[in-house]
Formats: sequence, structure tokens, C-alpha cells
Amino acid sequence: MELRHFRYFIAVVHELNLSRAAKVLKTSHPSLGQQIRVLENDIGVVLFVRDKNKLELTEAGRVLEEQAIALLTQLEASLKLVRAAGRGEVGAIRIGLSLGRC
Amino acid sequence: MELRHFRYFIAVVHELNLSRAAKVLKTSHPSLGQQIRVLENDIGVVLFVRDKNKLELTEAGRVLEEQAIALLTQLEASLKLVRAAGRGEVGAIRIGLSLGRC
DNA sequence: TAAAAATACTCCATAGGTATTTTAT
DNA sequence: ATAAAATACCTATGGAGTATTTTTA
Repeated sequence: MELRHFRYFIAVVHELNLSRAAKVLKTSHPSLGQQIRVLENDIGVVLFVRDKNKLELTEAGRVLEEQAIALLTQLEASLKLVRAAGRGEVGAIRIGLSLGRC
Repeated sequence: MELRHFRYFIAVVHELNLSRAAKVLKTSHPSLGQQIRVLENDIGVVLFVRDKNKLELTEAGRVLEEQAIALLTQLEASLKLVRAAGRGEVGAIRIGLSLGRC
């Protein structure tokens, strides 16, 4: 299970349409569909009901949606922190100084 | 950037030794070293000081360590939630009932 | 020397693409 | 007729392995 699967999953949830989501992600719909199935197998849960060329989120899918969004949001915040540390902005103390007279 | 990179990074931090970490992860040390560099490039930050065949965490590395652990911990919790939903344990309401008379 | 990282390749698993068919609107 | 997913098959990128060299304790 990789971040790619969550990114793909979120795009599919937003479009509820493999072809459109694939276009947004700049990939192909067969590849995207395969990765969604890989995700379902890895978690061991059905995320979409596939019926009449339509995708519908399952309850598990709805839970994953909010969790995946939270996870990727958390990731972005983490990267900001790490990059700030990389620039020498080490936590609250030095950030505090930079707002003051230093 | 994928979850693999964070899993690898944490193992390297714990061992501070590519060869041992590679053994723990059941991979090779050249592959592991390469993936750590990929991670550094993706984030745009130096995570380790490489000097005299020794690895030392940078400050950014220390921040990433705690963030990566938090992220993977959060991921595990998320998967539990999703799997519970997949089994029909839909949130607090039904869990509440299952503890009661239902 | 032993133990580690770096370097230089080679290999191959699988993510991703193309083409076509099937299904539903 | 259109639009979507499913299926089948192919391609190729990059993650991983092997072998060797370099470095350091």
C-alpha cells in the first residue's frame, strides 16, 4: 500500500468515474482501475459498488475517503515542518525570535 | 514520494546503519541508500550527515522521524476504522448499540 | 582486516499504456 | 450513438539485486 493508492482513490471518489479521474490524474483508466483494486485487496475491503457502469462508494469507502484526505493533509503539514527545519527554523523558539527583534 | 520511503527512513534512523537496516527490511543496502536519497530529493532536505561511513540525523531528519512515525501510526488507525466499517461497524452509533441490548 | 558505504552495472516486477470488447444510456 | 468499464495484452520505468571498490575503524 502506497500513497499513490490514496491519491488515486480520492480522485476517483471525487469524479465517481474512472475515465474522468484517469484524465485528471493523467493516467489511463485501466491502470487506475487496477490500482483501486490493489488498494481494496491490500485493505481487505470493498470501496466501490460497481453496477451498471457506475461507481458508488461503500460505507467503508466513505470512511476511507475522510481518512485518506486527513492523511494526505497531515503529510503536507509534516513536509512543511521538515522543510522549515531544513532551513534552520527549529521549532517555536527560533520562529518566535524571527517575529521579534532578531 | 511513497509510504515505502517513510518506512525505509524509519528503519535507517533506528539502525543508523544502511547495511543493518537493509537486512531488517529484507532488501539490499544499495537499494535502500538510493531510496533514502530519493526521499531527500523529493522533500528537498538533507536527512543524514554522511561522514566516515557513519550516518547522523540532521535536525530536519529528527523532525521527519517524529512526523513519519506519526503518519504511519495514523495510517494504521485509519485502516482499522476502514476495516471496521467494512465489517458493518458503522461509527459510534452502532458500536454503542452493540454494547447495549441489540 | 572487518565492516560499512559508494559505485557500477544488471534484472525484472509491476505501474502504466494501447487496443478492443462489452455494457448501459 | 455515446460514454463508461472490463478485458487482454504489451511496454518500460525504476526498485531491487549482485559484484566490486573504496573508506574507515
